[in-house]
Parts: sequence; C-alpha cells; structure tokens
Amino acid sequence: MNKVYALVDCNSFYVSCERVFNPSLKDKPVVVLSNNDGCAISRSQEAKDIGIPMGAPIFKCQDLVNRHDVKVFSANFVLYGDMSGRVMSTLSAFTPELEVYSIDEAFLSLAGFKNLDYLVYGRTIKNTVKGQTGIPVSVGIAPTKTLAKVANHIAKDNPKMGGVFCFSDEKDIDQWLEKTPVREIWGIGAEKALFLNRHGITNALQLKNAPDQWIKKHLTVLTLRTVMELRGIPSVTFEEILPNKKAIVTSRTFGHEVSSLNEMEEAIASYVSKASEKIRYQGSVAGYIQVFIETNPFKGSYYRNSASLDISPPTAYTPQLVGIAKKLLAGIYKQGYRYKSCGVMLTNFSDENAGQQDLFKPIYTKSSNQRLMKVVDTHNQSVNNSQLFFAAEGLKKAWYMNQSHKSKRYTTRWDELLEIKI
DNA sequence: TCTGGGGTCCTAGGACCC
DNA sequence: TCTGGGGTCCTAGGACCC
Repeated sequence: MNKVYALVDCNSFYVSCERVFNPSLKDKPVVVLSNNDGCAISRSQEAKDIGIPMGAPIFKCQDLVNRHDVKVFSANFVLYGDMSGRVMSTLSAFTPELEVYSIDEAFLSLAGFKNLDYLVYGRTIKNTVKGQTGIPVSVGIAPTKTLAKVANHIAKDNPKMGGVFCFSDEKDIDQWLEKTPVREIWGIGAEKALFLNRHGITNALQLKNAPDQWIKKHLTVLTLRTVMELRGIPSVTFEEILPNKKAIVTSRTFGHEVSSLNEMEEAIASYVSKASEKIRYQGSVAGYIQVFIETNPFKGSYYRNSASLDISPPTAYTPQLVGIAKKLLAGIYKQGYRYKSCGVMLTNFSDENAGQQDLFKPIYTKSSNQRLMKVVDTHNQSVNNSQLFFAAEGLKKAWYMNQSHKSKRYTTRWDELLEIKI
C-alpha cells in the first residue's frame, strides 16, 4: 500500500505560545530570544517582514526593535514544552501512528485511510489544533516525509493555500520541485547546496533526477536517501516511539563572564545535576562523562578545553558524577581567563537494570543511592520545579543566565496562572 | 633504490536538524 | 555591554592486528 504522510508544523511556535496568553501581541512584531537573551530564535510574520533575520543577535537589531516597537521575550521553555505536549496530544487523535519530530513538528502516517480527502482532513487537523490549543499550524501532505516537508513549505509560503497543501500527482510534484531551491530541502544544508549549485543543480527537480552513483560518491548515502524521498520512495524511517537518547548535553552561556574556579564548579555541578536527572528519566546509567569550558570567542584571547573519563561501573548518581566532573574541571581550568560558558556531556549509556557489573566496586543499581535519587526526582517532578538540589550547585548562582523579558509559566505553576482583570 | 594488503575498531570533527 | 542549546549520523584517518 502507498504511504501518505502529513507533516504538521507549528507557525512561529514560541511566539505563538506567547500570543495564546497575551492576545495584545496579535498582528504585532514579536520575537523570542535564545537563552541569555542572545539571538532571535522565533519570529512572528510581522517581525520577519521588517527584516529581523533568524538567529540574529538581538543587540544588532536594536534599531529595528525600537523603530517598530517589537515585543521581545526571553525563552520560556517550561511553557513551550507544556504547550507542545497539548498540540501533540491533539494530533494523536488524528492517526494511530504519530511521530513527534521536534518540539513544534510531528509526522502523521495516514497510510491506512482509504478514500480520504487529504486536503479536507488537513484542514480539520489545522482547525482542531487551533481550537483546542490556540496554536496556528501548517500542514503538508505527501507520499514521503521529505516531500511532506516540501508541501509544508508550500502551505506556509502561499497564503492562498490556507495553511494546508497536498501534492496531487507526479506531474504536480515535479512542477513544485522545479520551483524549490535545493537549499530548502530537508537534509540539504548550506555546504551541500553550495556543492550542488556548483555542479548546476539548483532546484529540487534537478536533484531528484541526478544520477545515484554521482550523489553517493560526492554527497554520501544520506543525500541519496533524500533523493529517493524526492522520487516518492520512502527512505527515512518513521519512528513512533522515541528512542532513548544516546548522549545528553547540558551547557549554558553565563549571565556574565566567570573567572573564579568556585563559580565554575557551581555551574558544572548544576549542569551535571540536570543531565543526570535526564538520564535517570530514561532509565540509563552513564559510562562516560565529558566536561568542557570556553571563553568568549568574540573577544580577547580565546581558550577552550575539555576533559573526559570512562565511568566503570556506569552510574546515574548525581553526587558521584559531580565529584568526577569537578576533578575533570580542575584539570582544564586555567586562571586568568574570563569564561563565557561551560557544559557537561554524559554518554555511553546502558540500561540501569542491565548494566555490566563490576566485581570490585559498589554498583549504583539497587543501591540506597538509587533510592535517594528516586526520592529527589519524584519530589522535583511533583512540584515541577527544582526545589531539592545539591549544595554543590551553589545558592547565589551569580553566573546564572540573564532573562529579563520572561513571561509566566501560565500552564504549569499555580502561582503564575493567567490573571484577567475586569 | 626498494617498505603489503586487508581487516576492525575507535575517535574527532563535520554536516545537518530544530 | 550584548552572539543559544541540544541532538543525530557519517566519514576520514589513526591505531592496531595478522
């Protein structure tokens, strides 16, 4: 049976989340900034129209912001994560097979739906999500995931489509592919687009018709998979169940530059704590840890370094991981630099219940340590806030990131509920 | 003068994604 | 003054083996 995929993508997702709880933002230019209020990572259509580029450092756009009274928000990931859950839960009613691809995108398999008018179904999906969550979405429908991405672009870029687009037949697909620059295809980044352009391949139709051997030789099997998808042959796997992460990274830019080892230790401890909470959540223990530090690459003398260690037996016990991380940090920390960020990576995971045992060392699993972590996690999840934390993380957190335009966590905190004044 | 050939495994780094 | 964070996968190249 032929496959059919719908890609549902939220429009300017973070901005749309802010608008749900603040209707005065409607029709206004709005941007949401990255952590530490650095770059614009979500822009309303109005903000795009006045020329604020994706990923632009906001201080470089200050003129535009002032001139057009752009509404600026700090990233509120607790709110966005919760809203994402609502959108996905709404979508799950429309298919037995849903792949949550990112915080604001999902693929729906419509393969088993016979005699379905896809365009009508797409519009129903769009209207239902808007009605139940307040989030506007675009829907693209096609025989492969890559083509569904293209269809979604078409739906977004052509207002007369009303936010929903479905390819009708082979000829229709080719006509649209001819108008699609290769750079816009899912999986073709700046580098590959440049290479393709140099060889005379500028649009998606030309890529679709390029010889397999040539693609494989110069652009790897990944691009060949993309080409197959453009030809209507599904080649990218559909994953209903989110596989466990293979690596967990926690890193942040500091609110201000840090030049004391003590503060660096606090930050590292804090990130280790966050990362280990995440691996416990997926039932993993880590067999490898890496710590990295970096000064500001935009000014002064630049220094970055990292240190790592294999952990045997693997563990998810925060105090142990913090201890190791601090030793690694001490090995790479150099006095006299002003650091801009640091981070921690945990990887080489195994299942906490199936880990290799070490005859001569205490093991994390089934120990009182594991029970202690369970108590901490259960408590912190129940109040949706890290109320229990380790003293090593520090109390003042002077290094913590800046977020001076943050909205409330309307949906996850009783004390931050939306207030309506009458 | 001249220095094999084929494996495997691991790691670092690149490219890409949102 | 001010430039995000978190992932995945692939390839090249080195180390090592016989």
